[in-house]
Amino acid sequence: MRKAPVSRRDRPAKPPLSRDGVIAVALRILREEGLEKVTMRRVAGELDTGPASLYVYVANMAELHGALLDELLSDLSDISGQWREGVIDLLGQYHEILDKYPGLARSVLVLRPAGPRYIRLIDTLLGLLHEGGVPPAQAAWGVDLLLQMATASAAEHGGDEQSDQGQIEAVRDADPADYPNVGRVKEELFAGTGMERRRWALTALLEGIAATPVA
Amino acid sequence: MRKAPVSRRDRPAKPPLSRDGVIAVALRILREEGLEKVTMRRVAGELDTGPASLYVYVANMAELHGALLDELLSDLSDISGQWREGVIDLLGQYHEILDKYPGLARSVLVLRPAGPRYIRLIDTLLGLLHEGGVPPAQAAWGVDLLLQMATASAAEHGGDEQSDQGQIEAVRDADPADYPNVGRVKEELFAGTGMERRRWALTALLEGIAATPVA
DNA sequence: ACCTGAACACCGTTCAAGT
DNA sequence: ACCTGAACACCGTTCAAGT
Repeated sequence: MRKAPVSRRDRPAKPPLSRDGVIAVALRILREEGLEKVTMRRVAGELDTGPASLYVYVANMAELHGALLDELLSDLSDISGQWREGVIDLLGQYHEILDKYPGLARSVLVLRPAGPRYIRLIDTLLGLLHEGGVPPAQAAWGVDLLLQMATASAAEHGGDEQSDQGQIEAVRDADPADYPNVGRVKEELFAGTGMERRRWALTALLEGIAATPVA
Repeated sequence: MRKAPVSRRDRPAKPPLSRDGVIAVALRILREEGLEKVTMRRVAGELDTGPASLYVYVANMAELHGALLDELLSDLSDISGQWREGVIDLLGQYHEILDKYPGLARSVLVLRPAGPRYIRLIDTLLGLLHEGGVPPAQAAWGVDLLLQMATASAAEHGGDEQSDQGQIEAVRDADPADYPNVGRVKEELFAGTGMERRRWALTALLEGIAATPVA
C-alpha cells in the first residue's frame, strides 16, 4: 500500500537542523543498526537533507564519533566499594558499552575524546587512584593506559572470526622444536574466558601503575 | 613526450601473478607512499591487471594487511641483556616499526596476526618472561597484553592533531570545581615525552604481569 | 549565515564470462 | 584453474550557487 501524498502544509514543518539533532539521529541509527550504517548520507537522509548540510554542525566523521561516544557514556553508573574494585568496575562498564560497537572503539582509539562525560570518567578514575594512594604522576599516566587498554580490548572484537581462528591455528600448529616457548605454554595461551582475561589484565595493569614510579 | 608504443614481443613478458608478487608490490607502495595508497586497485594496476585478479591470492584487505605486517617484522633484530630490558627493547622495536604506519597498526589491532615472524615474536617474548621466572599462565596472557599495548600505542598516532589538541584543551579548561581530581594533576597529565610515557607504560605493565597471579 | 545539489575522487568485493 | 571486465553498492568531503 502506498502512502497517501502529503501536502506541504499538512506535513509537519521540517524542524531546523541543529548539532543536537544530528547527533540524536546518528545515535539512534547506531543503537538500532550499528556504526556501519551511521554514514553522513544516511544521517542527512533521515533529516531530509543532503550530506553537505551536516558539515555546518560537525567538522567530520571523527568528531561525530566522538560525540556518539559521549552520548553512550551517559549509561555509566555510579560505582561503590574500595578503590581497586571501583576502578575495575568502572572500566568494566566502559568496556561493556564500547564492546557493543567495536567500530566505534576503533575510532575512539585514535580520537582523544574530549566530551564532558569522558572528562568526568577521567576525573572519577583519578579520584579512585588518589583514594588508593597512587602518586599523582603515576595516576595521571596510568588513567590513559587503563582507558587505552579497555578501548583496545573492545576494538579487538568484531574483526573476522576468520582471522581469530587463523591465529589460534597458527599457534596450535607451531612446531615445538621451532617455537619452544610457545610449545611450553600452549594450553595457557588459549585458557580462560574473555572476561577472566580482561579482569586479570586490568588488575595487573593497575598493580603495575601503583607500583611503578615515574622516572 | 609520449612513450613509443612497445610491441607485444618487445615488452618484457608480464610475469605471472603470485601471492608473493602481490605482497611485494603492496609492501613497496606501503614503504614509499603509506597504507592509504595500498588499495586493491592500485596494487592490481602495478601488476597490469584488475583488482578482481588479486582475490585469487589474498582473501581480502585484512589478510593483505596481515601479510604486510609480517614482512615488516623481518626488520626486528636480536636483543640482548637481561630479560626485562630485552622485553622492553623488543617491544620498542615492534612499536617503532608500526609507528610509521598507524593505519596498519589499527588493522593489526583487529587482526590477530598469524604470520611466522609474528609467532616468532611471541615465542621470543615468552622466552624472556620464562627467563625472568614469570609463571606460564601469566606469561601467556601477558604477552598478548604487551603486544596489544604496543600496537594500540602505534595506532593512536596519526589521528588528526586536531582531536589531540581538542582533548588537551578540554582537560586544560576543565573547571577544578567540577573536576577536582583532574585539577589536582593537571600538570602531570601532560608531562613527559611520548617515549618516556611509553617506556613507563611497558615497565608498569610488565611489573603487573609478573606480580599478578592468574585466578 | 545557513543550506544544498552536484560533483569529485575514490573504495572493496562479487560474479559471469572467458581462456 | 586461473584470470578478468564490468558492475554493484556504496563512501566522505568540497564547493559554487542559492536563500
